Amino acid sequence: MLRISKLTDYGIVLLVHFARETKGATLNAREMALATELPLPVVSKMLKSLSSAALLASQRGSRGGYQLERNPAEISVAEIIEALEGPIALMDCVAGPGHCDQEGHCSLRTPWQRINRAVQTTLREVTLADLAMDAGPGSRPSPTFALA
Amino acid sequence: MLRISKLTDYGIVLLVHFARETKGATLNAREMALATELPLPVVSKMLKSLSSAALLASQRGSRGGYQLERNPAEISVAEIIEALEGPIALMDCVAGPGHCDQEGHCSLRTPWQRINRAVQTTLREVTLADLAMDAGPGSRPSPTFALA
DNA sequence: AAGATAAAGGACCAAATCGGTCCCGTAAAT
DNA sequence: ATTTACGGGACCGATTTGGTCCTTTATCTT
Repeated sequence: MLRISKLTDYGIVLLVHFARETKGATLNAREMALATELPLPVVSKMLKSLSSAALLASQRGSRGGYQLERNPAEISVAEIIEALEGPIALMDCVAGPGHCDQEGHCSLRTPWQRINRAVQTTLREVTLADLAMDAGPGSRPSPTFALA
Repeated sequence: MLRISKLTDYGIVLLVHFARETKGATLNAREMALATELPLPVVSKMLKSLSSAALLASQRGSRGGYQLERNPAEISVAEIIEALEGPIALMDCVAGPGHCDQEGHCSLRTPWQRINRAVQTTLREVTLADLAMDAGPGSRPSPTFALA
């Protein structure tokens, strides 16, 4: 359906929350669930994913939790999506060899790749910082982001 | 997974085949299945969809079949995707009201809409004609298309 | 050292979606 | 009439998604 999954969306919401906190703040799953009003098990699951994708750093044990691994301005939406649901490939055939039955006689691959790259570029130009800034009526995000 | 569905992909393959035929040619489901090496039931199904989406014109009865309703250069990839799988909405919340639980207190909607619009624009700028031209090494598609 | 806290890593399951087939009705040509 | 082909479905198995839960491991506090 050409959508990112709901879980990925949750993941981004979580990251945005981190980006809005005072830099380097450590928050645990329970706190995040509270803040985002998302069910704890889901939050927990996604934080784990984000952590193993190295977008969040984790600290175990009492007083443990998660914090952003990098600066919000250096984390693109593309990267988040890729971390949570694999390579961005609008159609099977650009996901790599062996995905498309028609691989031999298909002349659409090159154009597909171009389209895919264009979408990737769009997603790569929007950062977590862009998402985190409160989008009030007068706010102006980064230039590339504003072009749409 | 951020993919168009396989069925949609098939639909585009079919349209591209029409675009490559001599203008206005009428082809029936059997012929299309043969030409694309796709299973007949699938081809049949997709042709029906494309027809009810007014991308193809249909002719019933013996000697019937389908033909392109419009010029390939006037049919965008975005339009095809929208016809086959509904509005392009990368995330639920931009698909319309009532889709997102967080609707009230979600500050991500505006940025999402921008991102979504950017992707839409990309997809709207590539036409069936772009896809239909044989993408040999030296070929040069339309400017916007080439930028990726 | 003991206990509490919190992440890591899975297993697991229901529900939705996807990919694909098939059937029956209707329209048009011969 | 008969044949051809589209129209509109129903239908079904397989996969993916969304979400919960449990056990293990690591770390902090006392």
